Amino acid sequence: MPEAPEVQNVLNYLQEQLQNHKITSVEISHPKLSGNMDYHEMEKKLTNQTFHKFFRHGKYLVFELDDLDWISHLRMEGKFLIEDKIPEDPKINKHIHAKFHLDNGKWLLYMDTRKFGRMQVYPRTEDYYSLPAFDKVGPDVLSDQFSAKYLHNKLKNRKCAIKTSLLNQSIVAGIGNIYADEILFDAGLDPRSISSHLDLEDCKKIVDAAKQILSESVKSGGTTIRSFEYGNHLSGTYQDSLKVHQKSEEICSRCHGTIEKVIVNQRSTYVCPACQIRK
DNA sequence: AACAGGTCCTGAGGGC
DNA sequence: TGCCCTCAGGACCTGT
Repeated sequence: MPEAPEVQNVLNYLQEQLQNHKITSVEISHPKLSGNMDYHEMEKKLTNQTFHKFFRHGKYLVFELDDLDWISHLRMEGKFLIEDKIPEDPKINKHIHAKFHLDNGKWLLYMDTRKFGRMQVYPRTEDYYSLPAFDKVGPDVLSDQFSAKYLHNKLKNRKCAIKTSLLNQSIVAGIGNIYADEILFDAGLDPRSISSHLDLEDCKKIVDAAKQILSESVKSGGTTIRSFEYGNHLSGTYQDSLKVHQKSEEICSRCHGTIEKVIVNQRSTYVCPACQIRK
């Protein structure tokens, strides 16, 4: 469940470890991992490429190599590890779906228990955002393009719940289930509110809350719940700052109401109905 | 055994 | 009719 803050921390770690290093060999063992070409072709293309630049857009990682752009999405459980040796423990090993040997002798390993993650490789371009992988992906939540005016305009014809709109990556990229709940709590809006009912002022509250919460979370290393880890078993502490997510039946920190769990868009959603206004 | 969740895909329905 | 947009629901997976 990495969302933008977790992906940013993964990216920082990989940049620190991989920049200017070359991939000397590649072995992909899960054919579907490669999203836009045959996996053997992806192995060939990535071999002998050197890491130069590192970007994040929403929940996507972008690695700029010699003459390729390599895009990776971790989806639910994808992880990159850097190890001196390939782990022998079969419990870990069975979930390693790609191995990249590096020019410093280390291994970059891609692990993914649920096999939801995908990678794509394209000829390198000046502006990664023009790549097909980003055709249906909106502005990053921490970018200046994600403004109250922009959001208000995107919501004006939508009848779905506001939470559904915040999870829609073509509207804004980087928000997932945990932060959507936290953002709407901070903004004082019920996640079930109809998107088009929100005015510009509501949108400003959402945008401000989103930027503040996500940048705080980046600083604290992201949220670690369930199995999320990045790098070599590092983890974040933002789970200690969560105010509603996974807190059903607990007392609301703002109004002393009781936090409820409801279902929105088939996803668990946490809300304080006493102080989050439903529009 | 049901449930967890991010994204892709499909198909129904709306609006012009 | 045609076209594009919206949105709900299933599929993808495995561990707990």
